[in-house]
Amino acid sequence: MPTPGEIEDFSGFKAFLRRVNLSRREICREVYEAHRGAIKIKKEKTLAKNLLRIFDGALRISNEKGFRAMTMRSLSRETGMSTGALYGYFSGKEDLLEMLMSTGQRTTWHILRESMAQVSHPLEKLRVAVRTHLFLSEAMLPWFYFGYMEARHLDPRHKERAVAGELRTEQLFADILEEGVRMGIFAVSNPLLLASLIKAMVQDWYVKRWKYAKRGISVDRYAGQVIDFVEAYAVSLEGQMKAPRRTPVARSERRRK
Amino acid sequence: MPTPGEIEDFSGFKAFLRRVNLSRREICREVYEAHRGAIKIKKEKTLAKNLLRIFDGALRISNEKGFRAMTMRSLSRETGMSTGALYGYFSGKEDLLEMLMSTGQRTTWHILRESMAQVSHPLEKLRVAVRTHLFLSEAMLPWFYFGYMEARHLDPRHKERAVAGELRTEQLFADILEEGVRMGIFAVSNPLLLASLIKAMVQDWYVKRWKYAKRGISVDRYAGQVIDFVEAYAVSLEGQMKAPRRTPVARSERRRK
DNA sequence: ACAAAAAAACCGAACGTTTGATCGGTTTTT
DNA sequence: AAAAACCGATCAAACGTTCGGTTTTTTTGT
Repeated sequence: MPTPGEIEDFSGFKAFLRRVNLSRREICREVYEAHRGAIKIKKEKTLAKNLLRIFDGALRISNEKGFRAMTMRSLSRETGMSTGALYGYFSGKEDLLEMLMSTGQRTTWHILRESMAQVSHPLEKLRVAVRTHLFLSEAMLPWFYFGYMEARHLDPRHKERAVAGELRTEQLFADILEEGVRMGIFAVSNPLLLASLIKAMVQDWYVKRWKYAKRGISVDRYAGQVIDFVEAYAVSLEGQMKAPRRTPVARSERRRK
Repeated sequence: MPTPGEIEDFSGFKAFLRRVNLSRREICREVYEAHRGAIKIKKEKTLAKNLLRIFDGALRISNEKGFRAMTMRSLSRETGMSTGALYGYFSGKEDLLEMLMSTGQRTTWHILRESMAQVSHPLEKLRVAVRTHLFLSEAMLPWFYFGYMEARHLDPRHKERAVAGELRTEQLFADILEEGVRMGIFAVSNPLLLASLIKAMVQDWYVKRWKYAKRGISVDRYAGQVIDFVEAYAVSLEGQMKAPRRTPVARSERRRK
């Protein structure tokens, strides 16, 4: 709620949540579309109610003990449904794994592209890409953690798709950097390699979430740190001259004397 | 083999391998010391021969399918030993897990400290720490990958120790940065946070090893990139003046004109 | 040096559990 | 009353681990 004359902060995590409105119902719908054949439940209302409950339970158990350690009996206990009932919502454990895997990735790409469309300057693109990715992982932490940790347990067919998704978001970072280099804003010898490092740092946020929580590092702070870090390396002198202003505080003056 | 008058390159991966001489026999010995009670094999020669074979097999299967997916029967097939024979080398699957987990970490800390003792300047320390960590993970890739992926499946007691090890190497980076800040060489607002990011990049090397291999990125190149990246952000103006020369090529001149 | 005896290491069938998945019967919703 | 959803005992398969018997290696006795 910005007072008149004040500039609203569009870059914070809270603003992000307000903007994207991660409708759980919509997530459920997409999963249903993708696994129509495996789901025996007919009415969408019951599906939405229980499928999300199953997802929550499966993610909670899996992210603590690993997907393979989660038994149908433990999932039954966690969700309050019988083992038989569970099989109305997926055709088997493998199928459930695939549901949990693809959802995070699909949502990521969806929202990342959407956020990206609103900016054009490479420096702004870089900031938005890093922020959006981090905020998204924060909003859907269990999904991201699960996807990261369980990807290797997929069968080759689905694994290939997961890897492709990983490379695609990495390429998005690389494209931004390359465009910036062409425009003289960035000076980076190997954009793809730097993109890998950026992705590594972004992933660390949700893989080691417990660590940053214990230290009181907010996702806003983490995002700011990553962006400062990258820009200190990537932004050329020319880029520094005409760089868009940062919000809410400008980058430290350290480097300019 | 440097010709006279030429400076030998002590910083490359090959030089590292020559220097540390990762004796597999020694690794085996340390494991034996730590699990004396669980190992029924009496003669050290047979132990050394077969325990390493078991480790290799267990790491190969686990790193592909996950430790929990590795059955004693599959391990038996992989090693060519019977399931009964395997139990002469560990008291149970849990015990084997603990062996595989602790070895990588113990070796890391051992060699990291050793390498660190030979340098004093913070900038040099930073470079050595990053390089040593990366080179070590390259030399013991299966161990590092296993430790990273399976840490969460440990029982609370051992997990706590694994986490402590993770934080300790992170603190090592942080200490170097802090010392550099005190000496006016670095300018970093939050050394511990930057240390986390450095560790994230180092870990990405062995977690995503396949990716970098496919792109032809050598560990030397990766190390150089990480170091350049960190220094661009962390080194203060004052630090840049009196920075030790890089080997073999100096950092790009981009930033100074 | 060599065979007999003792020690060490190995084998794999077998056991008791636990697992993913099924299905006929029951309850709930439409 | 028909359709949808749920229940939980039950099954076959797969799991970690054990153990009595066998093979291999080392030590001992001469």
